[in-house]
Amino acid sequence: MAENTFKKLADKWQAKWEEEKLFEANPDKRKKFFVSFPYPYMNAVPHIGHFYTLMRVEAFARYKRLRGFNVLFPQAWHCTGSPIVAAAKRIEEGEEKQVKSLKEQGFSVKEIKRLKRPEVWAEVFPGIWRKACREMGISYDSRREFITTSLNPYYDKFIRWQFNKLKEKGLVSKGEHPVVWDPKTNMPVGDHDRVEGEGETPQEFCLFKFSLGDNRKLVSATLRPDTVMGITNVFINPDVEYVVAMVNGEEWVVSRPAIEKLRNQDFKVDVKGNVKGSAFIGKKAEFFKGQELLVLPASFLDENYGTGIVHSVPSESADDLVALRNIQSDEKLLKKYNLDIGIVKKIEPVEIFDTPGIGGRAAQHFLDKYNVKSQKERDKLEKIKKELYKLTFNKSVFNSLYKEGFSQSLEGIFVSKGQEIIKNDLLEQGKIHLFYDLTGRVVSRSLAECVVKIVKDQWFVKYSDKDWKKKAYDALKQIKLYPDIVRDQFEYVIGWLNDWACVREQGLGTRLPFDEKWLIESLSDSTIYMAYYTIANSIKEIPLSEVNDELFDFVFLGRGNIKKDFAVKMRDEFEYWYPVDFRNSGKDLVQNHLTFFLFNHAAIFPVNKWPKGIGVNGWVRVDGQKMSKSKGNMIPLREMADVFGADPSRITILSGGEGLDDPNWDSSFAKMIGSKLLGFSNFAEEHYGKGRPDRKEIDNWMDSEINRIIKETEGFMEETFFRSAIQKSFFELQSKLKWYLRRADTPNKDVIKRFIEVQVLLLTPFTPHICEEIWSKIGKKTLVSIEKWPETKSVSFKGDEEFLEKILDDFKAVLKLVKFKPKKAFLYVIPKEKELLDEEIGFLKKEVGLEVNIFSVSDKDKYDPENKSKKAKPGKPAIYLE
RNA sequence: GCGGGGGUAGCAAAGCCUGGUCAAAUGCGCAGGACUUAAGAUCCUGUCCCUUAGUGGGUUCGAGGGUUCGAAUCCCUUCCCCCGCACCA
Repeated sequence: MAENTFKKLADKWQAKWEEEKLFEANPDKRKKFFVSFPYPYMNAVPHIGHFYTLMRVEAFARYKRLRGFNVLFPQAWHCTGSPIVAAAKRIEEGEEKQVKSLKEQGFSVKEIKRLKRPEVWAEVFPGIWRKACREMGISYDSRREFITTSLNPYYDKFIRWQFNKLKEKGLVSKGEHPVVWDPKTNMPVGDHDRVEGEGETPQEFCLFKFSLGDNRKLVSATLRPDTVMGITNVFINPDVEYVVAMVNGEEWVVSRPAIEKLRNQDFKVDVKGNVKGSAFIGKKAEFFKGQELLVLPASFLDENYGTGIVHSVPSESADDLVALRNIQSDEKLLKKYNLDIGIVKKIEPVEIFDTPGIGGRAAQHFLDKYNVKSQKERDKLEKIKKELYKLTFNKSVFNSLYKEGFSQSLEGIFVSKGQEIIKNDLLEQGKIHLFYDLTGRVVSRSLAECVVKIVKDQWFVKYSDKDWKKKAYDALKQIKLYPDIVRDQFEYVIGWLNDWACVREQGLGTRLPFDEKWLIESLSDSTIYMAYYTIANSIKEIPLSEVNDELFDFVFLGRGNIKKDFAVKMRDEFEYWYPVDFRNSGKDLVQNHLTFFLFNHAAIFPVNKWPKGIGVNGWVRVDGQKMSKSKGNMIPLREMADVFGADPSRITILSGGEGLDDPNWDSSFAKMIGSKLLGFSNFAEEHYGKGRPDRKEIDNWMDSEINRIIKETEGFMEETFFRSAIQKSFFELQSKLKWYLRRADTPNKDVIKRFIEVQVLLLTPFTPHICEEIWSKIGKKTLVSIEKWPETKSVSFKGDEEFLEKILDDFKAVLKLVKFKPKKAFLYVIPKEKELLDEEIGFLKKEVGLEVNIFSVSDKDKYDPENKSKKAKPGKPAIYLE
């Protein structure tokens, strides 16, 4: 019923807005305000999560319109990257899961068939989004819509321009980069293309080379180059067949699986033969000249991990220590490998760090603490490994063994500071090599076991550039954040962000203008396109042949002097609209998109075109549950409009939460709010223009309350605290109305008129359709969407409604507790309150339904049989009932 | 593991920065009442426990400590949840 009403209202007013071209924004004399929502990726239909983020932009846009700003709210659709291509391919292959997912999103079999072509996605999904946005009454300028990639040659040229600018400034460069690689398809494998191993990444190891006296070198892999001075021995698995190979001109011994990994990482590998691990047991190896490190057997070593060989640092590694102790006490084993028992037993940990409260043998300390006796106690050892590393990395300092041999003395330096120095020194000396291995097993969609590959010729955006980082910090400093609490996160990300591999071999997108074999990746083609919005409608009007770097230089940077009308017009448009005043997204984008957004603006545009505001919000929960496909609670937008109606959906989602908290979509709230809105609509129609003409004190009270609520709502709106704004502007205002109606009997005509107008205006950003309807029903000829935010007006109010409300509360509480049915009530008040209450005696009578008598406590002739009057206090009259 | 944000009554969510006026706003839910032939809507009242003629007391704000005359609010420790950790939109 109600939902139907809302649907009709939405249709009616959306048609009207369109007819009036209400949201088509063009430069004029007013101040501008530019809001934007990151263009969504066109491989899925919009759902409630997008809706929340979108609604924050939408409500802000509508609010700013009411405040008299010329608001630019454009929208485009993102098609860059591989997901669309991959999904289309899966359709072509008839993959069941993909087909099912599209069916669930409402596609017919016929439509799904068409979606085997990627271009069709770029055509179909924007249509779905457009329709969904319209149904929800989103007030964006539809003339400025576009899609990304070379499918849109205008935008394509813009992105080329962007990269040419970055190149000019030396902010893109070529380099190498480790990626997770599928050897079967010869392609990098992203997280979503994995059957197993989501979240696993390449991890950097150091390969340590131990000379054996002949030409051969045992090669171990470690994450801790900093413990180099504490090495006591090398472990090898006696039962594994190792490989001897020429690697970059040296003769290495590593496990068989490591060979393939080395090849992928651009080591020159030439396999010579196999040797069993046992062949090395008892040999002496050296890392630094003159060392005699014994090679010991360790059957726990996995040939798939690292190189299948490790070196041992028993002072700082509990695993190493416990392994060493186990061997030392296993005489059978020692005999088996013909090891000199005396020598082996003499191996002792070499202290290298000084850890506060522990000293130099952290490993022993932790083994004692957790009472670990054997290598088989894996759980405890894993726990120790983490705890120990955390502790020593942050708290320990190097001891005197680190005084010499490095580019600087490291004695007394924190491990966290020295690790990089040691790594770089050893690298420079050619003693170690860098090597990547996965943090865990990764299996691709093609069911191949993935490896790490070093991609050469990869182009990077150099976010590591120090000067650029500084500019990005500057851009952050001058920006307004909604809410400001995310600032720390931005600071951190700017500092942490490293060079970003910005090109791909596959997918949809724009070709890198100076290296056409590459496609620009999706997060890199979406960093400054808000500038393109300012001219998105105009540029469509000119021939593609006129669009080139010179034009963009002129329009966006004011370089050169193009006299053509269209160029001048676009330049003016850009100058008028830019910079972005508010860009809102989910908190997940802080770490990439939003920070890129800052960086790229800082690089390409002058300071006055840097972004002015960024909004960040949490992740929507549905009725208290995390939203997920498997739970089936990802409500599509289309369905929301049908089930709850546009206006109730809009106000409900914004009532779910604010700030960085995850907002909650509450279905029961959505149902309730619909009827409340209709109730207000009826009230407005009934009461507008009616009422008593004379003015009472209570009318002043209501006017002053309205003033206060307007002001406070305004404060919340400015900070995008929409939940609080709704609380204030609707629930609080409505409860004030209730009290007013109780107090005023017949409401004053002007007050009620003002109340209705203010209530409609305050609600307009949230529920514009029903607000238009009410606005027109009360006889207004204008559209409320482009009306003026209400003004406060000066009133003075002398009464004390709070006092009265409190008395009434007390009064009713006593009435409730009393066991008999009273007929008369007597109030005893302090003298100066008597006058005030005498005026309200009629109201009190009406509210409690009794005869009410009021006495001053100082009145000697008062009727007070139980001497209650002595209980009276200021603000708190005594009460007697009979 | 690292960085960021959170954990408040049946649910959702304010309060925390700037300690007391906080048994803690507001909305939902629930209970009672008014209105109504009835239902719905609306309005009033209540909704941690005990006690009570409007009161007084007890136990609460993830858990455990601490600072303070006094802590949901400040400090420390700990557990849990959300986001991100890179080539992926």
